[in-house]
Amino acid sequence: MPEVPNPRQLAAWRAFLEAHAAVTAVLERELQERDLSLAWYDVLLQLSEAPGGRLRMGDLARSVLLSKSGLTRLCDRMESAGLVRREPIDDDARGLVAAITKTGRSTLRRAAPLHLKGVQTHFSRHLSEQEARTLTTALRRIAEAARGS
Amino acid sequence: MPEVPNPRQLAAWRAFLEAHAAVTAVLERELQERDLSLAWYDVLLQLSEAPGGRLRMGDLARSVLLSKSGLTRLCDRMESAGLVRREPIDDDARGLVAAITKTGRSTLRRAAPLHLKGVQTHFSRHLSEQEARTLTTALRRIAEAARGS
DNA sequence: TAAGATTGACCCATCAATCTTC
DNA sequence: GAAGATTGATGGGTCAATCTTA
Repeated sequence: MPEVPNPRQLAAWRAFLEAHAAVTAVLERELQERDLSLAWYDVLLQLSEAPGGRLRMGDLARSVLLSKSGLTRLCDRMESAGLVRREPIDDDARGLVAAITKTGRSTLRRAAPLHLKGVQTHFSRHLSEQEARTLTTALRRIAEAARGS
Repeated sequence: MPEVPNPRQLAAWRAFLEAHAAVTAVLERELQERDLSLAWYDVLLQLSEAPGGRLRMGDLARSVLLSKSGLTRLCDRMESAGLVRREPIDDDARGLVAAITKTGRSTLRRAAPLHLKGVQTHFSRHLSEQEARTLTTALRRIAEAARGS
């Protein structure tokens, strides 16, 4: 196993960084038209898919790829905006759940078509089915290994 | 052409986001041992590869995927650390170049083995040659399209 | 008037320390 | 003491406005 990446591998790494920067920038810009960011959208999405529309703060933090303190502050802002609500947990007074509100659900419903179209336009559209499969398996492998580090 | 991504395409998008978050987090952590961040490393790398070790501020900003103001502040910090130096341009008094210093070059030389090994360990190692090729072409296509938006 | 770069105001994320409950 | 979440301090990024020169 070589110690360092060869030029073709470095090209893949560079393309990965550039694609991420470019695509997330466009999607952020598009979501701003709905007064959302990618992070806010992601919180609403994860909550909407969770049973009861609720997730523990710590679990939600991991789902949306944020630190715990980062999620605390994000929830502060989203709670002020009326999109989520914090609730105590019955069997553990240390913990809290974030719950999506009615307003949160309708905000997500209104934003989803725009955002999904954005993902389609700026990402998926440029991938063949075969390429999408390759990306998924390869990038999952990478993410899992990196998380273990 | 469908309006929205299908589930397999959404899986690719999610894997893309998660891999980026996980890998950059590890690489940032590793570079901290050399008092560097990915952004600092990238600035040093781009400058070291440019003719004369110099790039105009605006060009450098684009190379390292930052806004112009973001690069101004990054250069402030790196100049304080002695890694780069701002210099006037002969034929355009509005412009400045960032130039890598001796210290900057030696810092990059010391950090490069660690960082390249990190890219190898946390990214390239998990890709077959074929997968790396697919990623490169597909992600370049995506990045170019998004930049045009 | 436009281009290149910087600045001010502001937003948002992280780490380490803290508070509460287990 | 450990776990869950928050807070204070801090670092680092963006946009819009500004300054200077072309």
